Amino acid sequence: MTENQNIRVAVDAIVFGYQNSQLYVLLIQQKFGTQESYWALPGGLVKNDESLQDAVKRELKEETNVEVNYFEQLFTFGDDVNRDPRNRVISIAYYALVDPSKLKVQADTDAEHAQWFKINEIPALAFDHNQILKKGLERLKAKLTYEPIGFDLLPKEFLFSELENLYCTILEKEIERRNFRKKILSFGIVEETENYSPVKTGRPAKLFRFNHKKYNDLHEEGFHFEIKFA
Amino acid sequence: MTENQNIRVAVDAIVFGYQNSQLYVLLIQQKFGTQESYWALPGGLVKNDESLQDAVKRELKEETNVEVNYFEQLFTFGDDVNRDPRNRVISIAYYALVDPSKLKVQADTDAEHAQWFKINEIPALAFDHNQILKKGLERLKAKLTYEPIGFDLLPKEFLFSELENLYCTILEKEIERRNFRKKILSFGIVEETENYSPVKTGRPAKLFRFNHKKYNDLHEEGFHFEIKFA
DNA sequence: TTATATTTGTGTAAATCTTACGCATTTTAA
DNA sequence: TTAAAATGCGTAAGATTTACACAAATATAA
Repeated sequence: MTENQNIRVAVDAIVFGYQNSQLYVLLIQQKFGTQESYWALPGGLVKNDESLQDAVKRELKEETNVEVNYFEQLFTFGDDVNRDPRNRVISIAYYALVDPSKLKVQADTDAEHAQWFKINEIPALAFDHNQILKKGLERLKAKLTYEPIGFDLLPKEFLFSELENLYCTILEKEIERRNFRKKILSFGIVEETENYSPVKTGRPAKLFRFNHKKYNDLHEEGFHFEIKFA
Repeated sequence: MTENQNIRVAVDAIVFGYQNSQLYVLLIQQKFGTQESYWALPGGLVKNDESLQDAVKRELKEETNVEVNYFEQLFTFGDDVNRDPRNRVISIAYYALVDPSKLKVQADTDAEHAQWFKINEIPALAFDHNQILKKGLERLKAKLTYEPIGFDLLPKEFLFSELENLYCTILEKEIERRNFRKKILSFGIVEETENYSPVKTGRPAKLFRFNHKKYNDLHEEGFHFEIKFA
């Protein structure tokens, strides 16, 4: 009985990007198989001698030419025995956040079929990928409130208003500008730089930077990041 | 390449129990294989036509004779290619919480090698099971603070002091009795019963009950359970 | 029967954190 | 020079959290 198990192991990647008050996800167009022409999450089968993390990085790179160095495991999909009509396949889904500079890397080498989609313009995807994406989005929303991951979606130096908009956009909520700023600054993990934004409209604004080291130190001491909204 | 993938898919179960200010985990003794005589988490290979959830329930039942109807997926372990020395095996770990009545069901039928271990008397386990358990425990601790799961470890009717001790024990923290009680009661999800505890020492205490329905209703409306301690 | 030990059950004041709210400043473009 | 656009700032009221101590109900032992 242990000898005839016939289950494939795949990984899938949800890669989130953000720009101009829009959340994006990176998708690829299926070329082969029964799900041909459907868009899908990047991913594929794990190799025998490869870690799951490596597998998801490799597949992403192969299929979209995007490189990501940190993926977080999201969930393993394997309760629906027929989630892939060809074989029994279980998929370990991962997600990653990339900064806006990566949003332009489409139509590359063999990644011609990769494209960034706005989160609310996602088509019907192959397999159970809409469901996977849904779970990823829920996780993103939840994490945004209790871990400082929003910064991973912004350039190294960013405007406070961008951070603000990111929270509004992803969480689909209004926020009180003054209180938000006060709160974030009170943590002491975001610092003003000497630079001003190149934006030409309105009063010039200082650029800010997330201080990873400071956050890690505070975190060690028991600090918990948390942003709540009514 | 897709044809020669050779990776086994297993599930493992962390089953937590609680009694008398002690947190327990259910382990089995390995009978075969290189990890013979080591204690291990219940678990085994998934069948081709079986959901992951069903697999973990089946394995647990087979190996320990304990039945659990809700497992939560914890994490998938598959980055270490040699975590099982025999083959490449990835394992989807689940955890469950059971009430004290199940703590007695040892030495049953074919479950003679199953045993409850106190959480701080866990021996060296087979494979990477200590690591899996560690992750499970972290999750349990975290969830305890933001979801009302402590009740799953108690009998249907319980003393407030038992709930209190459960939190202290698992989180390894002191708590302020009056504030804890006030807080929990303020949620309106725990109700007094008409019954008194059979304990014969000290002032007789009312038994309390967790109202699942009430919690679900409140949760729908956006209520978030949360217990924090200094 | 009385005293002691044990555990339950409760209130309040101070401190902290959260919320709500509006206006002056600095720039660009008309 | 004026209008439009976005930044940057402070405070008072309300809500939540914390810290803290003693009386009540029972069983048991003296």
